[in-house]
Amino acid sequence: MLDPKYILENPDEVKESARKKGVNFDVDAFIKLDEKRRQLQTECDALRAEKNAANEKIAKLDGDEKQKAIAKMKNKGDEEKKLTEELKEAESKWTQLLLTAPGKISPETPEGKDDTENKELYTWGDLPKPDFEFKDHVALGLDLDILDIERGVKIAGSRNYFLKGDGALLELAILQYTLHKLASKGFTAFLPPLLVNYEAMQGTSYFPGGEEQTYTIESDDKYLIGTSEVPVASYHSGEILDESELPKLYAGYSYCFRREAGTYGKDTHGLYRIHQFQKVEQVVLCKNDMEESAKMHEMLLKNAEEVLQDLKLPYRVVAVCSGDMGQGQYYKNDIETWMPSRDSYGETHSCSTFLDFQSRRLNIKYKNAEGKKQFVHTLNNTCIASPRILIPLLEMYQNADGSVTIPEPLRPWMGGKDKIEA
RNA sequence: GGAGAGGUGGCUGAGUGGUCGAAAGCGGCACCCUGCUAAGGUGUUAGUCUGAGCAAUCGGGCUCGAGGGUUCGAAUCCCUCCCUCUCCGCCA
Repeated sequence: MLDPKYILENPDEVKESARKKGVNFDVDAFIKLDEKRRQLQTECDALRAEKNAANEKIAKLDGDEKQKAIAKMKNKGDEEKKLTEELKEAESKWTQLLLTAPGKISPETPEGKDDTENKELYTWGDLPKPDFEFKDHVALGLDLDILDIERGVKIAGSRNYFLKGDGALLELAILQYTLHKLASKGFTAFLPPLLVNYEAMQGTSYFPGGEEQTYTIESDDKYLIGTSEVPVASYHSGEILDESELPKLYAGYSYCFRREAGTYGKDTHGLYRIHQFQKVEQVVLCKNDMEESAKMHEMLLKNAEEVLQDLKLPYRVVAVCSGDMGQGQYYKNDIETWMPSRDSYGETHSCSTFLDFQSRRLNIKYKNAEGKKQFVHTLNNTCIASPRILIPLLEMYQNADGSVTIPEPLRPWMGGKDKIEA
């Protein structure tokens, strides 16, 4: 969430952000609402001050005098109740509106409507030139008996699948490999709750707005996470950290659940867009400092790139344009990995800088040496997400005989096995 | 799921209708004193909203798990919910 003062003091900039992000946020309405809220607050405070003063006197009185004084205050209650209700209503409208305010946008962010206007920054690796006919990951998975989409759909509906045999082991190998890599770089591994409460969803700015994409457990008021960013970034919510503890480098490993509502007919083939996947996510809490944030962003991006480089998967890094960024994101890079069957790069990673947008909602502060309290900055980036990454992995590592070579770094996690064969 | 006990400031813990944002202790901070010193003294030590001021600062409101209610007045009484602990049941 934005600092409400920032909106009041920089209405034009907020309008500009809203326009660039394609977010519907009425700055003028917010300003009006804020005036109303403050006015009501002042009235309410005055009335309560009057009551408090009178009650202090009553406490010291006895007998008739006391009764008289009480009688005098009898009707104040209704007046207060009415004012309080008005104030609460104004405050709740104010908060609801504030939650929809768009975050700041970095100067490096290209302006654009949607993902077609993202800007390629650089590429890594050479695209394959196969001397045999490439199968796509679905065919490979079926032939090697490591993937079963048909039965996944039978059991769980569209966009569901089974990984089996070496397919199951391969996914775990990739995740394990990545998680250990991050641990060796000083990240703390987390196996977080997958089912969280509303506050965590709101704090990480998925709610309000993302309800349609989220599986809801109505009986218990819980939500299935779409990313471990939700519980991991919320881990310190409501806490005041010490500057010396920062930055916090966290690696969340979890299943992720997404309804993919409104995507009917889009990416229906294979493992690209599915309801359930596993992901190792990097989450950082750092000092409230632009340079530090930028440094962390770079680090998170490089960590993810390193995994792809280890796996020798060609990719490109794009600067995500304003219209394709989330409400709270200040700067965002996507990493897109080459997917032969799609004959294009496909999004596999997403690296975001939030500044204090999330930490305001989550109420995560830190105290510096002088005792000054500030909101932390938060960032996050995918480090690996599977089975989407199996698309390039299986396709790029296939051999003419239909087998798939297991990338070297993963072999220790596959019991030393170097090849998946039918 | 059943029965019971609880949720108070950074921590421990008092407080069952009035002067309580809250005793006391611990911890933290500041200053002072002192070479019997891992000691002593004094003071200070929540968050948030809002008003005045360039500012230091000063005033007001709200907050004792959350939300409602009763009352002139609620940490204290009533209702709902959440969470923690103990016992029983069930269970990976």
